[in-house]
Amino acid sequence: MADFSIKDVARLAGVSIGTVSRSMNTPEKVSQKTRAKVEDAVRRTGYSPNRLAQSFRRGRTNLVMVVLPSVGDPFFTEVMRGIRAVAETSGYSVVIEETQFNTMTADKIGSMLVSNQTDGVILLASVSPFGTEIMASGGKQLLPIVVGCETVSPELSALPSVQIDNAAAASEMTDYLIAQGHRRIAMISGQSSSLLTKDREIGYRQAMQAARLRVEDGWVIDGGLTINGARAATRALLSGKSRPSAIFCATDEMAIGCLREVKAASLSVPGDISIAGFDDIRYAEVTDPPLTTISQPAGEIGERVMRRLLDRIKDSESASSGREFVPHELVIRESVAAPTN
Amino acid sequence: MADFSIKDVARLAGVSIGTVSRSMNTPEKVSQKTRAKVEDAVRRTGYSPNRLAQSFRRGRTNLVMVVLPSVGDPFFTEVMRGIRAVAETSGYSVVIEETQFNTMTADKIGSMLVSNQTDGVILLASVSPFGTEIMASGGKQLLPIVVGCETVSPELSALPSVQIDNAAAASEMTDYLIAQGHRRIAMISGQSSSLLTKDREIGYRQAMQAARLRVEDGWVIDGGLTINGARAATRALLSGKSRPSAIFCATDEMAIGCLREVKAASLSVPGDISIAGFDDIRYAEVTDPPLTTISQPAGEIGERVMRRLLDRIKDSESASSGREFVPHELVIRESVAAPTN
DNA sequence: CTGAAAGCGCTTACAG
DNA sequence: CTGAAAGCGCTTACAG
Repeated sequence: MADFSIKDVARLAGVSIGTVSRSMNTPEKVSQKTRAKVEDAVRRTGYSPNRLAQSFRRGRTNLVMVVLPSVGDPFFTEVMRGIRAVAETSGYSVVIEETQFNTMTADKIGSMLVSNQTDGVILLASVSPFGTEIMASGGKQLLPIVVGCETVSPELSALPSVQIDNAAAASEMTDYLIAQGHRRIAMISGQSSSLLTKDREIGYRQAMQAARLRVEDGWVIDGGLTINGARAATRALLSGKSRPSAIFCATDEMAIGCLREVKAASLSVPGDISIAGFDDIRYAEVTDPPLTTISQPAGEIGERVMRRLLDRIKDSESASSGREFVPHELVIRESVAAPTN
Repeated sequence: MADFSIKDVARLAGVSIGTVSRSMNTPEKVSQKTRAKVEDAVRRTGYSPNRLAQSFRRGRTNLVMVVLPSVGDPFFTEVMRGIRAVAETSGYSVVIEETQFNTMTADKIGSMLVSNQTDGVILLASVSPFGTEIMASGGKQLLPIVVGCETVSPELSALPSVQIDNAAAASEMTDYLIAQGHRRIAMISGQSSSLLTKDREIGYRQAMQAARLRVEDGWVIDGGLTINGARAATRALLSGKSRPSAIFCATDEMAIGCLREVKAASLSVPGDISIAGFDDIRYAEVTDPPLTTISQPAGEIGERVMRRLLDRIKDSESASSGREFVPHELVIRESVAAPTN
């Protein structure tokens, strides 16, 4: 109860505040008898230490912040599960911060870290004007920041990160589409500011080029990472002079919108048009038809990213930096088939 | 930069730490000239105040915590947007805490609040063994807690809350199903521990009773609030001796699973079986067929809930308590039609 | 094992 | 307008 401080407990127990503190934090250093008195006083007051004071005094919070683009993105369910799993075994609490509707985030993250509100941060979003600010304030870039899933601007590439090889995965999907017989393959990507989808786009282009397939004008189109953006992009693709036989969406979220829009145009999937996604969110297997996509080991990414953050927090000098790749998997379901024309 | 404290800045600027503090917090109380010196020193050091110390000293954090079941739940996207919108105009930051994979949450919420890590909490989940603990530590239940969306156990019903009338909405949907000609209506609900779906279940039962329709054994079935749980529930419903002509799912998430499973059984929707959802998440309009569901004004709930929390924080005595209802809406799409037999 | 005391980094009356 | 000082609630060497 906020109404009692360590002083009250000390008075009630008839000991010094130092002893109360020791009773709670290092009970083995306190005699059985004294501890009993303190415990009794704690119980009677309902005392719980002011964590702000504790953290302030100790110089650490045992709190880790994860920054993600938006609550409501199904992809993060599993990543968070992984993060929590290892956080819990290490006595850390995790708190989440959204980026999407929130312009000042870069600042805020920087200052939270730097001003000790948090012991470390996990970046599951590539906060845009981040590099300069954070790095400037960090100096030697030893700030305990680890990047998960996301690709990050060049200045930040020294940060430890855990991710799949997005470009390779996108190439693999494109190759698969090609192997099914597709030659006219379009891609719905993210905004040009999205480094994540940029990597996937690169993979797609590489595979197309390797197969000597042409990427026509307008075939790489921005779906804004949203369902509605993808629907608009799909309409554009379908009404273009040269219609693709397959559409590779850089995220399942967009694939869901694309799928809807293709059907709305009275085209069948995969009969008339094949659609592929990316991420394997839980909705991907319940679309109609179920989505062929790339699966990321989300839980594992979460675990690894948290472990590396812990390493950084404990010993930033010796902690490994640089990217760590984790395997992806091509999940073949029913939204891709051979082209009919 | 964590390496500099207010002392360093003071020394560099040739003023006292008090003046540095005033320069940053109440610049109007500092002379133009002094302020310039301080600002310069701040710039040169990259100083940013230790927020932990600030909050500790001030006795408040300007931080609000929202507790939700899982960050991957699409329903919360809009609620968060609303919360943020008002938080930002009031100088509050918001931080999110997940409940789902996290047993100790009730404790943690209690202690975060009570131990001053947070100025208030918004509960978007009904944390299970919450009542006793929080209330016990709160005494007069004036803790700045506001409940959003969720229904809450009786002990907590004095807490301010903002929500739709779940029972009424569920009745309305059931009435709509009945009006379409359905007589055999089943419901996929949540676990019995879920008060939220319990309310929806109540609404369903009331409407059935009012229409003198029978709820057969096994027709109210637990879908666990997940896609897979709903699929299993759907299989049970389809294989039961007495198959319903319509299935009302207590959440869209479950409706999506149900829809998939009905189709997997080679039944058509709404031709053979009608399906209704609840929540109107963004995926509800892109299922095939698009889902008839109940829409909640999620953004508005977020705004209102944050406003009421602010009231509580500022003046807990005079702040209103009790439930505030917000209108829902029946969204008719294509997953419900008249029964064919 | 325990107490007295210093000090973490700030803010804010209080004098001047 | 500015400085000196008290104090927020803890933790943790340091003596004893």
